[in-house]
Parts: sequence; C-alpha cells; structure tokens
Amino acid sequence: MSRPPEKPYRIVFFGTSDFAVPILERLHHDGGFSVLEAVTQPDRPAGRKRLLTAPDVKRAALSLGIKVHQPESLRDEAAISHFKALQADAYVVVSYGKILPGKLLDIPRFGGVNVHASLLPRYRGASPINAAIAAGEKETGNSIMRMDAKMDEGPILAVQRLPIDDEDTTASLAAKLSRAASMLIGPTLKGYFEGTLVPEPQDPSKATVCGILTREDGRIDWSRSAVEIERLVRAMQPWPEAFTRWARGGKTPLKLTIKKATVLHPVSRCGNPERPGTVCKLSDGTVGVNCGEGSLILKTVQLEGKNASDLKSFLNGYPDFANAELD
RNA sequence: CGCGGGGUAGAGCAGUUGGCAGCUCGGCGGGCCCAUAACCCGCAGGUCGCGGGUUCGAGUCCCGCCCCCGCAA
Repeated sequence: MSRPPEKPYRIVFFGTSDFAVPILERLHHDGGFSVLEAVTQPDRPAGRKRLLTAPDVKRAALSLGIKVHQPESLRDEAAISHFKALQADAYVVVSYGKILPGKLLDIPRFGGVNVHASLLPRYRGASPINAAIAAGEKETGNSIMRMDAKMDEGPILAVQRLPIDDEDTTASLAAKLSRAASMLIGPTLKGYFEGTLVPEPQDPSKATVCGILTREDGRIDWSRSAVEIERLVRAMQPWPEAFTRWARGGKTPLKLTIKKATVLHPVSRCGNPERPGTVCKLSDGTVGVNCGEGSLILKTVQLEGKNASDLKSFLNGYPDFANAELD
C-alpha cells in the first residue's frame, strides 16, 4: 500500500509439488512482488518408463516466464553465492521438499516465509493434510510462518481455517487449501514486510508431528475400526492409496486398492462375526468387510494389473470375492 | 531396453493340446408377483487392442507397435 508499484518486493520462490503452483501464480500476478526465480527439485526419473520428469512448479514457472533453478544441493558454496547474488527481500517456501539451511535463510533481509497446510502447531511435518484426514479432524487450514532453522516451528504470521468435508480426500482438500493459501499469501507478506503483522510464537506443548508417507502407510489393518479405515482410504488419496491383499483361491496374494468405501456400521459387523478382513455379501447386492469394530462397504476397488471398477462390476468378474478373506 | 500383470459384447471376466466365441451383470421385448437389485421365457449386441507372419484353419503360436495396471520413484 505504501509501496509504489515500481519497487516490488523481490521474492525467490521455493516449491516443487502442485500444491505450490497456485501460490506461485498468485505471487507472479501480484504487482507488489517480483518473483526473481523459482527454485525447485531437479527433474527425476519417474513413472513406468523411468522418464525424467519435471516438477509441477517447474512447468508452471516456465509457462509464466519465471526463471527456474534446480540445484542438487543448497549447502555448497555455489548455492550460497548464487542466492546472495539474487538480492532477494524474502524467500517464499511451499512444499519444496528439502530443508533450507539456516545459512541460506539468513541471506534475505526478511528471511524465509513458509506456507504449511495445517493449523500449527498441530501436524508439523511432511504429510499434514493426510494426517488431519486420517485423524478424523473436522477442520484444518493453512499456517503462514516465518521460518527458522527447525522444521515448521517458526512464529505464525497468518492462519486460515477450512472445514474438512466427509468426502474429502487428501487430493481434494489439498486443492482447496492451495487455492485458499494463494489468496492469503500476498496480504500476509505485505503485512509482515511492513511490520503490521506481528509473528506469534507457536505453543510447543500443543505440537504434533507427522512424517513423510511411505507405501506401507496405505496398508489396511482390518483389526482397526471401520471408521478409521474409511478415513485412511480418503487420507491416502492420491498416494499411496489404501490397499489390502487378496489371495484368490489360495494363489499368490494380489494387491487390492480400495479407492472408495463407506462405513456400513460403526460398531456391528456384517454376516458372521468372523475375523476382521472377511468379506460378506449383503442382501442389497453390495459387499461389506468386517473390521475390528464395525464394517465397511466397498464401493470402488482396483486389483493389481486391472483397472479400477465399482463393486458390482468387480463381482461380475470375480464372483468368489463375495467370500474372500482380505489381509 | 528396469521388473511383472493385462487388452475378448455396453461393464466385469473365462476361453484347455490351434478346430462353430462363452459366463455374470446391464440393455431391449414378453411373463409372473401385494412386492423386489427376486424369478421364468425370448432377443439384440464381437474388426477377440493395431499391423504383419506361420497354418487347411489363429482369441490361442511367432515378430513389431499402441494403450491400461502393479512394482519401482
């Protein structure tokens, strides 16, 4: 506001995944900022063909005409001198995927500002959206903080809250959060730069931490409750996806991904109260699975090697699934 | 050349040593019933992913290509 448009703040953007893209775009189109370059992870081999793949932020930056920088390391002398030469006012960091060393954060006069998709100090760490859904939270949000050397522990500049819908997956919720954060980033940066926003320290006694997800985090433990498993299905979308194993006819078990499920009953089981993981066919033609507590209706599944299909179709091809034991 | 599974009716699948292309669901028509995601009768619907080859004959065997999926990231 007090800043004339010919002197925009000089920003270096650090980001990698698609979550960061709307925020980068917003900053780029905001006349109050000049995005000097987008720092993102190097292209990596990905996909079935092991093709070298560019991060989403790289593609977005290129189409916006923003210079892209993909250092292997931020800790060598070359990196330090590169960033010193940029003479940025601040770094904006959104799901970059690497820790920024303190030495780097000390370079710009306003340091680093990070967007984190949780209501800090809860869900610090690498998978805040997944963790919030899996825990059954009713709301989550974004926190914009000033960065310090420790992970997600810096003082808070701004918070926005967002309800978690019963149907939300990590994919759908991340899209909402990303869009929301893109609206908040500009005003927050300006407030911070101009001193009207006072960073508030986090209360460490309320902190929780979530780690980076692995494939195994998607494995379904049928001894858990139906409510928890249904949340897991949504929390693990789009990756790694909730899965179980089906040893069809005693053959080698195949991975069965549960793409959509609903809670049949939170407490009681379907069919005979067998061991958890037992499938039972219901009178209306749908299929339930007994859990440690309650039972789950499967809606959409995908067997290893096959395309995803709804349960009705699946049963047409695999009628024996109605009596399957899942593991 | 990273490893592996797959492509057959609208959907999901089966198809044996090469020998008339099948099952379940869905669709259409008819029947039955107080009633149904129930049951009975009938009908339609296929360039078997694409292109070559072997053969009297290929969904099936051989070669090339495309696409989907799991592992791996």
